[in-house]
Amino acid sequence: MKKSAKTERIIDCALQLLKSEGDYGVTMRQVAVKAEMSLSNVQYYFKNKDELLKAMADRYFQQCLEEMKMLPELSSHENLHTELDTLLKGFLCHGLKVSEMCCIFREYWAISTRNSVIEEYLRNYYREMAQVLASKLRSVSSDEDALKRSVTMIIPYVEGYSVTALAMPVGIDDATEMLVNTVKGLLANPDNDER
Amino acid sequence: MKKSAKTERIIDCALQLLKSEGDYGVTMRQVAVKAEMSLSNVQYYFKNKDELLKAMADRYFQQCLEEMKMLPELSSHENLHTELDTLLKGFLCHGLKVSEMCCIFREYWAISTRNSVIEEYLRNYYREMAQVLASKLRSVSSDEDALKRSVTMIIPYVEGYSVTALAMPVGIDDATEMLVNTVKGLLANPDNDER
DNA sequence: TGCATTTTAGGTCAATCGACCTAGTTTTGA
DNA sequence: TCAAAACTAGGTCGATTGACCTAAAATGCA
Repeated sequence: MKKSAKTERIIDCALQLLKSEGDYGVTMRQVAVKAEMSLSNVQYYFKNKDELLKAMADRYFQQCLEEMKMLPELSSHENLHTELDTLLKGFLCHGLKVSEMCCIFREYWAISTRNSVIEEYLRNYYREMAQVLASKLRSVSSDEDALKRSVTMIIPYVEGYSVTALAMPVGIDDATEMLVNTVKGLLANPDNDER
Repeated sequence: MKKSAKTERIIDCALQLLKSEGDYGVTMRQVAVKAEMSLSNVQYYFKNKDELLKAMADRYFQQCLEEMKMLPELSSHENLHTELDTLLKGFLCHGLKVSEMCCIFREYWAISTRNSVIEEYLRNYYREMAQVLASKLRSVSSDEDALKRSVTMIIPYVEGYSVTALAMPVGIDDATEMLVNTVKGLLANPDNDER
């Protein structure tokens, strides 16, 4: 087995542990058990726990961005409502189901308050995410400022929804509708100061 | 020193540790050191670590709700924009500064994915928060549905903003303005399906 | 006063952790 | 072909953890 394949397996198992047990649940020994190799073997590929933690975050955020990039761009204005609805409901669904992705992000949110390296990874992730999302919306936006406002509306809402969804008095369909209408307004209205 | 005062001191110290070290950083021994008492003493008041964890969450969420309840109700329509702006900017500021409160909530978000008791505490907290926030807005709302939609817009956004604020392309003033306008629209418009 | 309850202190225990060490085994490449 | 590099396995180390246990001290109360 190639080196790269083994490090991948280690990282995969470590991420699984991160999801189910939290960051202190990611011990070199548990990773070794899950990856079916000896402790020393894990320690050979990652001589520190810190190094493993960094590699995990590196790969995970990368992977999430790749997924994001694969989403289709919004084509144009005729079906704007429907396309926005599909896109945003897809985002919000993660939160309602408390998907695997949500669990891991919750861990990183917590870790980032006490680990500046992870904090930076996370900030850069959201920065890139903002750019990727903007690229998806650019064709249906009136100008760049409207685009910036739109992503600044969508991303925090989606992330917050993932931790509050089950307690909100309005269901996901109506919540999506609200968000869609809000974003439509932001995209259309280059000057947002009245209303 | 009274029993109640000591348990309070223990919980306080434990919450401090939770904020700075994460949940696995809250060890009975560290709590004892921080509270300046013996390990056995801490274990006398909380015979389990689980019991301590529960007591911490109980008190913390309670405390946050109390703070929320002390906020003023929005008076009425003449200064609606200004009052909403003040209220919402106050919420968003927590996230921009990554306040102590944010740090502790991040920990609980993570813990709740692997601890069903905490998960329930958290869900109930947001449910109550939704009700409290609704009571603050009731006097400026057209009907109950508009109220529900408003809190379902505000709470997720505020929570999500606390983890994404530093990476968003739009500053807090403009973000607040966006949110204020959106909420104003929701509050005014009993029928939200067009736009 | 004296006794029961509450509170405090100190110690032990097995389990687990990250880090390190050494010695084999396999693979690579000149 | 054969030495160097890459890889694997097993073991040890001090430190820390939650959970117990016992007994002394302080407190409340009859």
